Amino acid sequence: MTASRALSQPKLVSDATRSKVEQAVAELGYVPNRAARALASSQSHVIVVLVPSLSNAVFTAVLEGIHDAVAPGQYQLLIGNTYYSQLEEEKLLRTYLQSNPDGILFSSQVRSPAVAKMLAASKVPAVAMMDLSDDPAVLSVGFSQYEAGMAMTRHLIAKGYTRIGFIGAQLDERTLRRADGYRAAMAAAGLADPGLELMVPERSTIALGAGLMAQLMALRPDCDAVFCCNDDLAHGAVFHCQRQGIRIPQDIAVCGFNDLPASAWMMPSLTTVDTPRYQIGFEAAGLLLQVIKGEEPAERRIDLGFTLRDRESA
Amino acid sequence: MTASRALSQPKLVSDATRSKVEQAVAELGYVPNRAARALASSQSHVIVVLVPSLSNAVFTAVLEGIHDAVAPGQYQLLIGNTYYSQLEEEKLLRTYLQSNPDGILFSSQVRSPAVAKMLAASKVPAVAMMDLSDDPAVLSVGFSQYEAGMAMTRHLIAKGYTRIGFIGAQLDERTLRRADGYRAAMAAAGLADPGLELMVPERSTIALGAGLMAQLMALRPDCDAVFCCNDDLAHGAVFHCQRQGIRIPQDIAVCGFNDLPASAWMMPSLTTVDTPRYQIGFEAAGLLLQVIKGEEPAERRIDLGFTLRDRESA
DNA sequence: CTGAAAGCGCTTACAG
DNA sequence: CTGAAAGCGCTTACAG
Repeated sequence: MTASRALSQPKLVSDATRSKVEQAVAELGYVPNRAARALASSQSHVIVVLVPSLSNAVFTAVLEGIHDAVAPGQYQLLIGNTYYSQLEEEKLLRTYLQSNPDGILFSSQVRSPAVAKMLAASKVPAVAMMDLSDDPAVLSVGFSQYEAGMAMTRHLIAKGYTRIGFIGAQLDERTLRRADGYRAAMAAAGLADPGLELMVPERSTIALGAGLMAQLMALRPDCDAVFCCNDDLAHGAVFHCQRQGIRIPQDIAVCGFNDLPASAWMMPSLTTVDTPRYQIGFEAAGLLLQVIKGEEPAERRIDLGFTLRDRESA
Repeated sequence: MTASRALSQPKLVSDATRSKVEQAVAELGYVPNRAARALASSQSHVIVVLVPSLSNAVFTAVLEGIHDAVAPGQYQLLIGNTYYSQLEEEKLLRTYLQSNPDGILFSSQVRSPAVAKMLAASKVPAVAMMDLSDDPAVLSVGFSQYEAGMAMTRHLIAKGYTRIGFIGAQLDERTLRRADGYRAAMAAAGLADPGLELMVPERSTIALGAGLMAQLMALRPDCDAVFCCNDDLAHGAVFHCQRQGIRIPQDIAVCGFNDLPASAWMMPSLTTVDTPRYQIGFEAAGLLLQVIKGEEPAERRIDLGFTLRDRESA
């Protein structure tokens, strides 16, 4: 009917009928049925977002950025939590593809064969967030995790630390890239020493950071600085030292990654890498929206950089 | 066709045809269309979740609980961020109602007239999370914010503190209920003193906690304890004192609310109220699922309680 | 500017 | 156990 038009393309309808329709809508409390609209128009106005965690403040900031970028466009966000599992990512993608999304936002660069296949078959545009992709076919928004890991390590080396440990958990692709950067910087300075690395697959928590710090210091009492792969671990490391009366940075330096809110306030304040996570979400959603509209993006790879925060702990 | 049945109710189809269908599905890479299914069956299998914040760890834990409770049932979650705004809540509800959800999970008890009207008109079952509802018509899962605020205040009074300040931010309904509990306990002990309350509408952050702590101590140097309405503010308060060389709890006691991960680890460790936020999400989703299935729930109001964590800071 | 018609891809009773 | 038919509530060209 004309009513449908009055609602979706008000310009094409005369003022008189439009107001009649609007009145009827108000009286009846009419609510359009999204499923019917999606089916008829074959446009879902759904954007799928896959994040590895909802408890990690990094990804909630990314979500807020996406939310803010997308709100004006009336897209509906379908948020999936992969729990850092590729298998879970596959399952979620399979489920969400049933909603015929207009686009997909991934938090990872690495795509399992199954995910790659589904993505190709569905022809839904996708953008990878967090790291920059080497593959020109993949749209990406983020910063180089590798460069950031290297920059922090160089910073510690420049300050005169020579036996710099690395504490890593979760071991997701971003952590591994940061570790690669750490190794490259250590090797370049002739300081490489695999015995200074402590990597475990458990989820990053403050408790784990405290435990790993204790472990590393027992294993390598000569260690003079520790690069924690994220701020949660670093906070745990700092709290552990405080409780043990170990002075930071005099006895040992500690630094983290991400610059969570507590890092600037704790004592000592934490040297860390500030990452543009909100901005990543915002820009990635913007890029995806562009592609959905059929526009050719100016850049297929948006580097948002990172900022080293040199504070008291190192 | 029979194919539809083979997929949705495999039991009603012979083994032979079922395997033929399955093979065809695999070959063609068939993906069912959710919009069509929703339209034909008038069942969306969508559950709407409205939370006031995605950056607050409390609500991400609630989301994880919901996620885990709902996963087996194949429901799709539509997560909306109200940013603590009733107007935003209304807009989100209006939008999400178009998806014809099977149920709705609110993070608030208070419902604006518009929300109440839409809810009644849509007849979609809803469950309120976080606090317990006084209205028997409303299903709720949580704990008494009022009782919890009172319990913490009584705890401080029992320890001998007499000039106990209250720092509150955001001023959402939960904070206000905790403040009510604080006031009731203070009044009951004959310690009521409105000048000890510092309430601001800004978002709770560590930075704000530090600032409010400084403000309160300047305003009321006689204050001997401070009850922060949440752990973020309390962390800021503790960090402020550390930087100023103010000893906790000797010079002033500090306590918080929620028991975030850092609270047990920081120095001094934070006295706070541990709240069952994951469990609230889990149970609320379970209750909603029951109602969706047409079952009569055993309880319309599930009290999950809270636990006082008595630690070093008070 | 407005209306009649067909169809989006499923599901649901209803016969066989 | 399987198939033919109608219909879910919209949108989209297509005539008027």
